[in-house]
Amino acid sequence: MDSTVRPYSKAYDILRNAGLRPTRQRLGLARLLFGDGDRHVTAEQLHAEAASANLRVSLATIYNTLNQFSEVGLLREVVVKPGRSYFDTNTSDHHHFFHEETARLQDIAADAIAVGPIPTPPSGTCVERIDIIVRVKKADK
Amino acid sequence: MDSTVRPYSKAYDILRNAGLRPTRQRLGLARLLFGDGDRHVTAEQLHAEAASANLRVSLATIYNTLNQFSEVGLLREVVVKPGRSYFDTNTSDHHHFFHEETARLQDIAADAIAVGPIPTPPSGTCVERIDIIVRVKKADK
DNA sequence: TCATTGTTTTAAAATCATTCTAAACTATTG
DNA sequence: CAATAGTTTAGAATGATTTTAAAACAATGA
Repeated sequence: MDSTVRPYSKAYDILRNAGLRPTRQRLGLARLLFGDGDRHVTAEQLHAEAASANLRVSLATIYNTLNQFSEVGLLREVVVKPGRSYFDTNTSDHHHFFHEETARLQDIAADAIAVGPIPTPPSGTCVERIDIIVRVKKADK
Repeated sequence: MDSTVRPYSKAYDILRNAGLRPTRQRLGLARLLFGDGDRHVTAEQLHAEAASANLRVSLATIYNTLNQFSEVGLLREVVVKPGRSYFDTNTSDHHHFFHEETARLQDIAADAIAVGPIPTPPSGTCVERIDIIVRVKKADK
């Protein structure tokens, strides 16, 4: 728990619990992703961040890792913009503000938006997830 | 109005009203898009459809046209899947079911989902649009 | 500890959707 | 009908992501 003493133990546990082998790359990325509050990252961002943390990881590994983390439920992929994927470290039920101009995402707590009953899904299907994206732009003064 | 007599008059009017020059390509695509009920198309789909309707249009023009139509409000771009853009001919306020396995979109009328008040947008911004995507998958029997 | 085995990482190439470029074409206006 | 401004196009370019095949590594058990 005390990250000054065992800096990778949290990351290590996260990977272990997810059934992922704790490699140097995954440990480092997990630490960046889950070390400090909720985050929204793109592959390129994380790659840059890894570089400045002196963590040598190829871009291919960044993509592999983000996808694996999403598969095991450690991340949630948020689709807001054609041609770019965002990954959210907050995997609990919640929604998003999306700033069109700055391409920045911001969480909205699940209970901050009341959603009534959803119409019956098409026959043979069941609801997997409900995504609400509130697209905001600079207020015109 | 009678499309058996003046097959392009509706498309022509749509383009005229939108301030777009009615070229052969735009007329043909408008007819495919707006000819018959609400539709959700990707660029590739529309390209294939144009081809089988004997409408010769390059893929670049498909993209240009879909983007122009969106800019003038004739189409609404729906972002549901990384790496692929969908365009919806229904531009009124409404939401979507998205079938993860088949990558198919389906409209949900705006009044079929009751949404409570949205939290105040971050300061300096105003809400541009609210997208609700209900992701469904095959029900596991 | 060490060898074996199955995973993971990687650089580089490949892919895919989309956009750009510059030249050829076409609708509109005078 | 000529001039011009807007459109279309093939093909090249881009950018994000995935694949490939080989080298590096982690886990396991002797």
